[in-house]
Amino acid sequence: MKRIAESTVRRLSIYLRFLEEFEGNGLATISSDELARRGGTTSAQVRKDLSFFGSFGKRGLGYSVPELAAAIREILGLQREWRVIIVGAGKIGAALAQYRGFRQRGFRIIAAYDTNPEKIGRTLDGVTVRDMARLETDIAEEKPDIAVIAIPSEGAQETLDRLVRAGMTAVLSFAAAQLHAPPEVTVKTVNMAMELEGLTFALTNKD
Amino acid sequence: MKRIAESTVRRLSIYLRFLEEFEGNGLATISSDELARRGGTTSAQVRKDLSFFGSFGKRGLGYSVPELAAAIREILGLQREWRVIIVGAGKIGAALAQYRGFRQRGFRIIAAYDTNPEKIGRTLDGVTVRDMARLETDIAEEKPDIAVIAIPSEGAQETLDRLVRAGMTAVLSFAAAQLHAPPEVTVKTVNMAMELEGLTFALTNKD
DNA sequence: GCTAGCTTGTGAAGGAATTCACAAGCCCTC
DNA sequence: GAGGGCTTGTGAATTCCTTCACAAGCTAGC
Repeated sequence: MKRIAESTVRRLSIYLRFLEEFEGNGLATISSDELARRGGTTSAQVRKDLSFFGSFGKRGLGYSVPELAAAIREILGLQREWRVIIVGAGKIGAALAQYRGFRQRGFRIIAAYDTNPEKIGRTLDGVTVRDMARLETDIAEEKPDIAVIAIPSEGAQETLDRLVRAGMTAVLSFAAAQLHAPPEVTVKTVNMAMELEGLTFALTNKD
Repeated sequence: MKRIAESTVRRLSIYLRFLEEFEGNGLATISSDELARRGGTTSAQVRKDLSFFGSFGKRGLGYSVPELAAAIREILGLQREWRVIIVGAGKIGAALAQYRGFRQRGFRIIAAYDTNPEKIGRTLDGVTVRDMARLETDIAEEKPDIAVIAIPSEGAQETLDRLVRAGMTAVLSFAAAQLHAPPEVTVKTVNMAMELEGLTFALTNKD
């Protein structure tokens, strides 16, 4: 398959959200134009995005909502359950553990990890906090698919290295640090500071 | 000024983080090459990014760390304090209120808002939770610069509309929803679900 | 003050993503 | 079953972003 742009994947994610909403409303079909309006893009973009993966619509009619939703779920790999571990049981870790969207979309949080003895053994919304020392053995045994880094930026790279050595290949980080990993490991970073600075830049450079 | 790509602004943010680290270490100068290595990009990219705003280096030598840091802070508008309000005092709002990077970088959280009577009047790490009903009058009076939306996606668009009507022009949203606002309002969205789906896509489509 | 050795700043080239524009195809009505 | 009205799927054109490549310019050493 041809290389798919990250922006395309992000938009598929957006389309899927609307499709699920429409599914709930019992809507049967939708046009690329309507999908574009909701998603803040253009109809050509919607059609192009989908065209990388196949041909899902009917000319003159549009897309069947349930069919397209199923197709995108398939593309994004959401038809199966994904096992997630959270490293760091601080405020962000706790917010993630209770995040509904997580479970609703097939992500199952199997454990959280922390070094703080006061936190170890407690539960965050049903997720047990384990000793960070067990990280490697647990990973070997339980084979989680995705690790979420929710610790301060200072320790983030070191933690990522541990996760990679233990065999993890997909990591979502909330640390405000640029992380480095081998190419076979996919790392996504949610960097709040960066987003905020995007805002201050916009505020400062208004025409 | 010529239009600046969002990717350029994001990278400036990254460069600044390293420069501040180097500043702490007392390092005097740095080359575009070193900055690129740390930031996961190329030296040509670094120089191009900076070139949109002026000429900050010395040929043969590199960039003065404190000077370049100051220049980027200026570009990003970080030399002043920014007043932030948080809408939603749930787990995410609480995590934000205590987030250190926030305050360290000149963002001052002046208030949080919620509709839940049990939360109103309490404080999150020194930030008072106010009644959501006061939102408009408070904004008119206190003129915050940035609003952070930290509520579930269902109410997010409605909340954004209220913020826009009340005069806010910069919004950071953590709701997993595509938000629409007039063009003079800058909205950034941190969408965890989208990032996760980027990971599952990568995991599913390994060569 | 001249040369060797770096590193910047930047046009030009190249590559990637988006938008255009239209033929192909489907549905519905008469 | 033929025609009108829509909407998809997709090459081509365009726009946007990144990388290349090199002249210009600075420093340090002799």
